[in-house]
Amino acid sequence: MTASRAPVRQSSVRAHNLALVLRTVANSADRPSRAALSAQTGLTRATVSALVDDLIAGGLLTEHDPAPRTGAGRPAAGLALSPGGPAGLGLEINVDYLAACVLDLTGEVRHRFVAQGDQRNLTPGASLAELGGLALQALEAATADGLAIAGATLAVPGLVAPNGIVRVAPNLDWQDVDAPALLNVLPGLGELPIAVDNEANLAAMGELRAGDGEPTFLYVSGEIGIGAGIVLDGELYRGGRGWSGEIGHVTVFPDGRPCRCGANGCLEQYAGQEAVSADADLAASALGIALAAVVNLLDISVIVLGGAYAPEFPRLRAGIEAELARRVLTAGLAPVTLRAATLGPDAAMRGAAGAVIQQLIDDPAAFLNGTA
Amino acid sequence: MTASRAPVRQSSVRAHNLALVLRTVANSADRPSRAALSAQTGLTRATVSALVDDLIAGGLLTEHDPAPRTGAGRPAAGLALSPGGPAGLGLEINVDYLAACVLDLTGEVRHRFVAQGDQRNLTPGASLAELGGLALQALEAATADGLAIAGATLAVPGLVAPNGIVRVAPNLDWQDVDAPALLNVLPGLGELPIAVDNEANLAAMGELRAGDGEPTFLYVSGEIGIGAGIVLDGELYRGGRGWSGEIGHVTVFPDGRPCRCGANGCLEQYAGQEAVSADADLAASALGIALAAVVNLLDISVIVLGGAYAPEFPRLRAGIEAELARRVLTAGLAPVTLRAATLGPDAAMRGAAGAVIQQLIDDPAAFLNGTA
DNA sequence: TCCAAATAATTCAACCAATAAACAAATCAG
DNA sequence: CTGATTTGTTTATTGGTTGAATTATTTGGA
Repeated sequence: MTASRAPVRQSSVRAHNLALVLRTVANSADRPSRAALSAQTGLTRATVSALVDDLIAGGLLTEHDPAPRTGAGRPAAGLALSPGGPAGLGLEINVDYLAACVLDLTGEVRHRFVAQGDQRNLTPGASLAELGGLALQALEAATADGLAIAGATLAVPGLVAPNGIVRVAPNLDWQDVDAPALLNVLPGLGELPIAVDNEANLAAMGELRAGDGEPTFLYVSGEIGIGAGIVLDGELYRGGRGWSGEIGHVTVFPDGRPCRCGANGCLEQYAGQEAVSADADLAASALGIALAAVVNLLDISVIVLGGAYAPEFPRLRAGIEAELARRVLTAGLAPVTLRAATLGPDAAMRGAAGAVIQQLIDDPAAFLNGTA
Repeated sequence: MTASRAPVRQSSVRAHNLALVLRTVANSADRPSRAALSAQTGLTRATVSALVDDLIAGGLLTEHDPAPRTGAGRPAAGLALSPGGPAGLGLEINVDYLAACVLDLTGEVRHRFVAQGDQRNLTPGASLAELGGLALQALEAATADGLAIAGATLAVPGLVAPNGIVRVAPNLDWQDVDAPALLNVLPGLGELPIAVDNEANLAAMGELRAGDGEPTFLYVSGEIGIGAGIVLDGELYRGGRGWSGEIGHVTVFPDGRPCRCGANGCLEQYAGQEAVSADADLAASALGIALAAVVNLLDISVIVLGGAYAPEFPRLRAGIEAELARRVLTAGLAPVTLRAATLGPDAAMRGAAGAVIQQLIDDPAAFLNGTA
């Protein structure tokens, strides 16, 4: 009945502490020493040393001899994520392009491939076969660098079930597509573990890594459809069935324009890509109304506008903020921050590759035991 | 940057497993044996025995000799939460009544005191002094039963800051009231640890314990104002500053009736207590529009209507469901369940007392170490 | 130049808690 | 009354953290 997310826990203490140390290194601006990690985590220096040894042996951390010096004493050995460690492959399929990229463990983009082209006239199999070509190129480029790809994540503009099946992708005209299976049958991709997630969700996680450190925000992706990724305390909120963030179909004008979903007055009809070009003021006002609802419900104080909204941000900002000021109950108590996304069209792809890396950082023990 | 909710963890393994065992007992319909707990948790029987010993010694569990017998073998000793263990005090202040109740560790209501009376003309101090009287009565009744009160929680119809200060309670005309401090100065209440939370949040948690086990739902409390408690996976979602769930000020008709918050067309103007009596169909439609937004955003599949909505439920249901069917994007993929709250007007008070108990169950080690 | 102070990292005995396996207790079936 | 069966406890072992002592490497001052 109550939150019982906790099977057992014997000596998986080590797994937890490995993750804690690795995460602390990943989130450090500088290259922390073992002693600094000990201070930050609260673990003893002895324990940190032992854990760091494991992480170095597993190829996740590297020691950098020249650490920034200050004062007397033995110089520290700076620790950082290993650029040669396991890497992540990000894949994206969208209405008018396909893309793939390789991120190394440090989050650096090592390779990037994009293929323009309308996908609406193609079958899922055909689109995915072409995307598989990009993926293979990326894999080869990565192995040429000596990078091992730990896994891949595919970003899709649609609803994705927990088992990875794309239930609906309206703008691609997909229905119940098992994308990982279709990719895995392609030559060279048979062994690759592939996860699938919603484009806005992954873009939100991409912005989280690229952003200013704010752990709770709403990412709104304005494409032909409008999706949103809800990031609460650094983690994506997916909802009971993984279908959260469908802000495009929040009602803005109850008796307004008919939407292709069957309802009237959905946000998408007033702030979709075409509507923004047609009437930016109306789009801003409609967005403001819908975003005010989000803030009132979830008490989220940071909103990031991405996709097609990012370049339009200067034209939209004032209109959105006016509605927020008027309609958010707590507007007087604390402000709502509005900003444009920083990653542009790469956000989803970057977030997809980042998801692979994030998983490694969140549970290094699984990786270490799986390989060692 | 990322979710790093994890300070350290040495041998707090025990704390975790104590909580795991206690929670497993609490969530069991029957009275599980040590062996059954071992099977359910994955811990060894030896470990479970050791943990159970601690919990019995601390007064949280009791052994019930006559366990339901089946088949051969040594008879099992049934374990259950101790009715004589630490109890929780629930307090509630609302526009037209004050209330207090005592819940024992098993969740049973042991005492209940309600004082009707309009609080709008009283100062916070005066209201809280009277509520303190109820609290004292409850404390005395509890001690007469041999119950020790572990703490209290106060339910308030307003925004509560994380430090327990009531920032705003519009319908009480409160602003920045430090309720625990005002209660603790009263004779006999000096030692009592008092937490404060929003009324809808606590009512939602009350419904969680009383409900059918569904761990993710939205509780909507229709009083003079409208609040909502968002329960995700058995835990309350509070938002960045604790101000989530203000569904009453979600915009339903952008150019509609002016609201006392300054905006136009807030849900509260169409589905507040008075509006429901005046026009139930309009209330249902407005509620449906706002709830559809919640479902689209959060992918919540269960909605519980409480407060004044509970008795009106039969009259509201069809209207709400019609809007949900029309406006929820995923309505065709999976249904949204709508039900009336079961606890009635006691939900918040019960939830408040339950919060004290829940804390004990979630972290028994803190209680055991604090007293032993 | 050399020694003391300072800081970083490692080594090692002790300890805490869970595990596994053997053992004791209590009942039923025949 | 005996054997099978299930519950619960006891005991030696193991994994992993801790704390103190030790080693390593630098700066600063006499």
